[in-house]
Amino acid sequence: MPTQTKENYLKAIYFLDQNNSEVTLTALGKLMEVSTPTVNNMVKKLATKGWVNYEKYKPLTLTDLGKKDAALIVRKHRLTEMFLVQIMGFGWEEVHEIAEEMEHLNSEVLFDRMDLILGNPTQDPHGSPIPDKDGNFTRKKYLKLSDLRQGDVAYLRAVGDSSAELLLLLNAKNIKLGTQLQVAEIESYDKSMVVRIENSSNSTFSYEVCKRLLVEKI
Amino acid sequence: MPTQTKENYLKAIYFLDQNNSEVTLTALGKLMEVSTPTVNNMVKKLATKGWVNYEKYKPLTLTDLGKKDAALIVRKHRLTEMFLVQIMGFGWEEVHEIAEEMEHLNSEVLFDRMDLILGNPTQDPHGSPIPDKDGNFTRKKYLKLSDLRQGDVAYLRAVGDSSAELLLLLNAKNIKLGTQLQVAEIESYDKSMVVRIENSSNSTFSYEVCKRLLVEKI
DNA sequence: TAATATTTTTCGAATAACCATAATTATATT
DNA sequence: AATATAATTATGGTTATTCGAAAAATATTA
Repeated sequence: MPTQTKENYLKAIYFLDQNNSEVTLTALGKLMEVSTPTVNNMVKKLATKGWVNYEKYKPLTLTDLGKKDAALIVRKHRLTEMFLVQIMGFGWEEVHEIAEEMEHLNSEVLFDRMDLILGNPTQDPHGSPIPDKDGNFTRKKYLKLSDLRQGDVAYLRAVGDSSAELLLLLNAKNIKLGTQLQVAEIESYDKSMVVRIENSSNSTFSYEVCKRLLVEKI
Repeated sequence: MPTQTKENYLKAIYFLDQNNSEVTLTALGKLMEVSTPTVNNMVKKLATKGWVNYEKYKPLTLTDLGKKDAALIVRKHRLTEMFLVQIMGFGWEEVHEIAEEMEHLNSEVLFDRMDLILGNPTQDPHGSPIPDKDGNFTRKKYLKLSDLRQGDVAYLRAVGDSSAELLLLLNAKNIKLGTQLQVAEIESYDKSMVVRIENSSNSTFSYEVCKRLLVEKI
């Protein structure tokens, strides 16, 4: 039985993995906000259930099953987000929390129906890919705004963090997916950037923010 | 913290109460499919949390809080059912199970939005009333088809059971809410009825079925 | 490589939700 | 009053989740 906690562990391992970071127990513990022994204990259980490959003192990996199941949870999450925005009229900053709850629902038909209604979307409202029913997806290679150079022009394609805080900040500047951004200036001291938005207004964003704006160069 | 099990107890007590049946521990146990000591134990907890009035050896009642909270769970359930049918295109026989899961979601905004999109519906797809945000609703007084006499004509207004089995049976006969039904014959032996549907075809229904067809006489 | 720091593991245990059986005690019925 | 029914208490079990302390392994660094 995949319980909610186990699903969250699975997701966490999955995300660390995607990040190319080694999946260590301490990293997992930090992410899940529990102690290392707790993680160790849980990981053993996940291993006996066939979700992770676990050998003492070695970094974790997901089994094929684990990868698939994690991807399917992410699928539920992102389909839900898309449905909430496209069909129910929520703002992109409101949906993460709701989806966090709904991703644990078991009714497959519900998510299948969302998928159908949305026309098999491949991206969620934050530009992240939606895995298909087999757990497969193609991650587009985007650049971080923070990696661009002065004068570069790009379009916002995804945000690396779907927290309400970041999204509200973008809302305030009228920035959405697809918005054109040009690096007007880079402050070398703190790597903050002055960004020209859609060829009209300029705004300054911290490095922390720019790192999370995933763009495609023109 | 209302856990899923506690919410289900609350709902069960609420339904027994609505049924005018005395809420005894054995009745509850039967409904919840657990032993009486288990119920007893749980009821004490519900009492300390302020949801039920519990005195030893006396039948249970819900407190005002209990009534409200139970009604709010029912609200979530029925709003969800309505949303699934009206907006997502599910059949009335498919939605009970999904709503059974979704009623335990905490995101209030989700249900508020459903309510808004649906235009504050007062009935679910099975004709049951949807409590408002304060937990209030008015239950329409319907008759059971099984209580009508030969020749009586009535419209189906609600079904007393939203199991897929019953609803599929009705689907097969093309019976929906609003369908006109006339009692053509009553078999005194087993109280089954021959029913004329929309002035065209006749079908026989068992007493068990007729009891669950809630109608309004013409 | 030896010393030190960091991670991981094991161990022992706690808590919270559930649930059950057996035996006792009330209450209801006849 | 005797009997049947229902509720209660007592006791105990499982599962899921978590922790801290101490030991063991691995990694780092001087």
